[in-house]
Parts: sequence; C-alpha cells; structure tokens
Amino acid sequence: MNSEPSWDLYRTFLAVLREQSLSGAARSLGLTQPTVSRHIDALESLVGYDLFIRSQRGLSPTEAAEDLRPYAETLAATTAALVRAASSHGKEVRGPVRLSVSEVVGVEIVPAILADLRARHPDLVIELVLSDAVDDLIRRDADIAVRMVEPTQEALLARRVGTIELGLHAHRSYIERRGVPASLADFRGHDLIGFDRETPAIRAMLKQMRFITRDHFALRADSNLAQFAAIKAGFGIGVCQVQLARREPDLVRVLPEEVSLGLPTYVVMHEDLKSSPRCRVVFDALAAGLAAHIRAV
Amino acid sequence: MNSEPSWDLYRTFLAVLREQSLSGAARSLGLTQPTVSRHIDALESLVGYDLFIRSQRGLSPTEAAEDLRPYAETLAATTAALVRAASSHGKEVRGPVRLSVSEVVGVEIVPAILADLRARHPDLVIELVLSDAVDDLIRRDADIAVRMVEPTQEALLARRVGTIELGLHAHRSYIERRGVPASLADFRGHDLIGFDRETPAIRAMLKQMRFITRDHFALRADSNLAQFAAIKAGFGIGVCQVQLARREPDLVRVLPEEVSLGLPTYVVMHEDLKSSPRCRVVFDALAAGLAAHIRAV
DNA sequence: CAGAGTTCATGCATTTTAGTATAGCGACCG
DNA sequence: CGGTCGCTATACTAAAATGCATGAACTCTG
Repeated sequence: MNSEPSWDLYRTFLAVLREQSLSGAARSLGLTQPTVSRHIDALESLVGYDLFIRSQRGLSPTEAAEDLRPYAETLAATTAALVRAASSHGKEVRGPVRLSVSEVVGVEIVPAILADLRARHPDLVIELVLSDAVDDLIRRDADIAVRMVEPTQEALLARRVGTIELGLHAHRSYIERRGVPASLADFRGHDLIGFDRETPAIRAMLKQMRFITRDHFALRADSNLAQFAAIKAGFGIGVCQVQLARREPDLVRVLPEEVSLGLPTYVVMHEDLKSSPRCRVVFDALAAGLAAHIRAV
Repeated sequence: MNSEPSWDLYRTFLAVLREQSLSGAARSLGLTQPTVSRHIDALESLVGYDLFIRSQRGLSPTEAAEDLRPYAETLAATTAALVRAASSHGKEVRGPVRLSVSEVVGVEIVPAILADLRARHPDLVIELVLSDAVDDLIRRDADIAVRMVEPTQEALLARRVGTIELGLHAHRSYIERRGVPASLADFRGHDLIGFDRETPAIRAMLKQMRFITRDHFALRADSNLAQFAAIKAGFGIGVCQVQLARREPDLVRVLPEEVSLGLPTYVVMHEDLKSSPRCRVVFDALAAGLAAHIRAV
C-alpha cells in the first residue's frame, strides 16, 4: 500500500478490459505493448492479486477485474465530459455537445432539429448516443438527454415537452391483405410485432393489452426502430409513436380507442451545464423541436 | 489538440483547486511544486486558456476552472471507490466500507450498530461520512447510505427499514420553568429551536405548523445535531426524532397530536456492490439495526 | 506440417518526467 | 524598515517511464 497510484493506470486497465489484450490496448491508447504490460503489472502488485489471466491470444479478465470495471468506465466517461466542458468555454456557441436519446427519437425526430440548429451555429459539434439508460447524465455519459420518465435527481434540470403517444399501427398493404382486427381478442389471427425481452416500459404497455403475451408475436425485436421498420414494411401490426405514424401516409392506426399510452417526455440536462451557452442552445432547440413534433397534427 | 492528456493532470488540477496553491497541492500529493506547476501549465496549454491567476500568495481559480471542478471531484471520488473495491476483494469480510448518513443518525444511532458489527468482523474498516447529499452513491462518494427519501435510481438497491418519526420535544427543566404550550398558537410565548436555511425537508415539516416561520425561532441552527443538543440542554422546544427522544429520560414530547412527521427510511447501496461480502454485511447490519431502533419503544 | 501472423515477456537505449537548488517577488511582523 | 516566511518561476540534475528490438509460444491456414 504505497501512495496513490497514477490515475493513468486506470485508463490502461480499462483499455485492456475493452480490448482483451495488451497489444490491442496499446494500439488504442497510442502506447506500446510493454508499457501497457508494465501498467497492468503495477496495478496488480498494487491490489495484491491477479487482474488478468495471460495467454498467447490475449488477456482474460478475472472476476475481480470485472468488479472494478464500472469504476473505470465512470472515470473514462467523466474525463471525456471534462474535456468536452473545457473545450467549449466562453460565450460563443461552439464545441461538442453529447446527446443521449432513444433509437427512434435519434433516427426519426432529432436529426431534423439538429440540422436546423447546426445551420444556425456552424461551430457546434453534436455527439449523438442512441441509448435509453437513465443514468447517462449522472455518469456524464451525455450532456443532454431526452427521456420518457420524469427525472427525480435534484441535480438535473428537466423540461417537459409534452406527451408522446404510442398506439398500434399497420401498413395499408397489410390491412388490405388481412383486414382490421375488430377487438383485442381478434388479434389471434394477426401478425403481431413485439418485444423480445420485457422491460418496465413494456410492462406498462401490456397492462392495456392483457390478452397479449410474448408468445403471440410473429416478429420479436428489442429495437423499436426495427419494429417501426417492420410495421412500415407491411409485416404486421405493432406499436409505434402516433406522431411518427402520422407522417407516413400509408400507416393506419389500429384500435385507437382500445390501445393508447402516453409517454411524458422530458429534455434533461445536468444543472452544472446550464451556464454553458452551447448546452443551453441545444437544450432549448430540442425542447422547442420536440414540442413542435409532438403537437404536430 | 494532442492525444488525450495524462489523467494525472486532473488529479493535480483538483489538488490545486482545493489547496489554492501549487506548493500546497504538491504537499498534499506528495509531489514537488515545480511538478505541479508543470502539470497546470500542461493543462492550460491543452485547453487553450488560463485556469488560474498566479500570485505570490497562491493561485486563484478562474471561472473556467470552477466549471471544471465538479468533473475533477467525480474523478477523485471514483478512483477512491475503485481502490476501496479493489482492496477488499474476496469472500472474507474485510477492508473499507464508506458510509454516508445524516449527522444525527451518524452520531446517535449508527455508532452502536457499527460497534457491534466491528466486534463480529474485526477486519472491517468503516469510513463514516456525515452528509445528506442524495447523489453520494451515484457519485461513488459512498458505498452505502441511509436516506429519508425513496431512491428512484434503478442502479440502486434499497431496503426500507421503517419510518423515523419527528416530533416536538423539550427538556423537563424547560417545561417546569415555562410550562407546556396548549396549542400551536401558544408557541408565541415560547423559546423555539429551528432551522436557519430552508430545505425541502423542512418545508414539508412546516406544512403542519403553519403559524411558525423562521422569525419565531429563538435559536437557529442548520445542524440537526446542534438542535438536538439544545433541546437536551433545556434551551427550548424543537423538533427531533421521537425514537431518539425516548432514550433520554428527561425529554418530553410536546403536542404529539398536532405535530408529527414520518420519514420513510431506507438503507441504500449501489447494485454493483451487492456481490461484495463486506458491503453486504454492513448493509444487512444497518438494515437490522435501524429497524430495531425504529421499532424500539 | 511448415510458415505467417498473432500474442506476451524481457533487456537495453532514449526520452520524458520529476526532483533539487536557487532566485525573485510580495506579505507580514516586530 | 529590515528580516522572515510564504509563494511562484527557472536552470540543472536524477530518476522513471516509455519505446525499440528481440525472442518464445501459440493459432490459424494452405
């Protein structure tokens, strides 16, 4: 137990965890393999036990190393956030802003908003992360996020932009081929598009459709984007955002009375960043753009 | 914009922020002043602007440096957590566990629980932090926390241990001198002990005592511990935990019907740590100890 | 089964980084 | 007002970390 080790050891440690080899880690860090090797040696002699099992085709992490991984990941995310914050100090709107949104929102909604924003601020750089993880902001994986649950952390600044509505939809070609189900019970004879693994959000949805379980699905996909694409391709009936479906002339809503779920939608940002002009601008643009999207008929 | 800088620069940066001088930072880090100076120089040339204003009596951080501070603090907390996690790997219950509890809980309740625990596990080391900050766990400032609000982060493992009840109390000597107030309106003629700055928790309490405002207090202290001590010293009437007051033979409860507030109490831990025996043991001991304390007559 | 392409480990030279010593400047105190 | 003490900045030296070159072991492929 010497004095605290160099923080660089943790960076190397994480790289080795990710690359599963000293050589790979060295490449990704811009170092050489012996250096990486020495870093890991130092870390291991520091903690007093082995972190990796060496072999000729790489290093495989021990259980202990995996336990330490989340800390190292947090460190990496935080240094990245620090660099982002540092690289864009000042009153101008410039530098990187890291954005975390869901797949569907990131592909179908925000690009237009960002394009418009970028036109107004040519020095703005957007890093777009497609993720639903709620703690992205706390862990500094992102500066700004769009989330469908109300944020409860005090350190977060949230603005509600309306309610995204989910509903059942199908392509016109499918409806012409198979007809419209008259009721939920009528689903038995239809091709349903649904989830693969169950998540809390999905459980809420299922409460409305008690007859439906995972077994009824003819296509199972966890990606909402893939589900949406399947609906548009006429594969069958599935859930998607009502506001998005309206933009597609050939999508029709199915059983709007029986199945509807509103997702309160928020733009969320760390409170620390509210004094940052570039984050402020992106935050406001997102809030305005999403609100307009949600209100659109 | 070179390749990523050494993470050690961030550590030095934080030390300089804290010590407000290169020499002080060097002392706290076990480095020398020129080294620290070079680190700061490197960081400044990297971000492209000044982080500190040099003077003969130290360095004062610029606004930009203060903006970066929270990131550096997170880094420090995370490395510390990593070291803690690393230093206690294995099946035995040993090594440090960092505990974050409120002042009152930390002084009046937990010590007994910890003493008992330590007797059973002599290799356990407890780091006790007296804090109410809700994000201590996410930021890895602590491994385990006792909180009076329900945690909402998914990554947290929480166990409810009961409800801590708050009520008005006074020392017998005070009551003998001044009598018991007959109603809330009767408080005017009494010496009240209360808060200095208003917090969300206090606002909830105040709803029950609409007649009372900050101006009525004869003693204002933000420290609940100081308030409790003042009550015990016979200074006047104040709010404290009912379960704690019961242990003091000379404390009597005032207006139990009119003023009562239940705080749902949780022991909270990061989900990552549930596989760590030492954390598990502390978590369970806290849960059991607090539950027993709350149930005690 | 041999050769190409990986991997990690090790010895040595070099570069980088840290430490030592010192000078200069300002504040504080008697 | 002079002496002391603290701070930072700079030149020089020592140490430490890195890179290079190489060797040995293993995998994959033709």
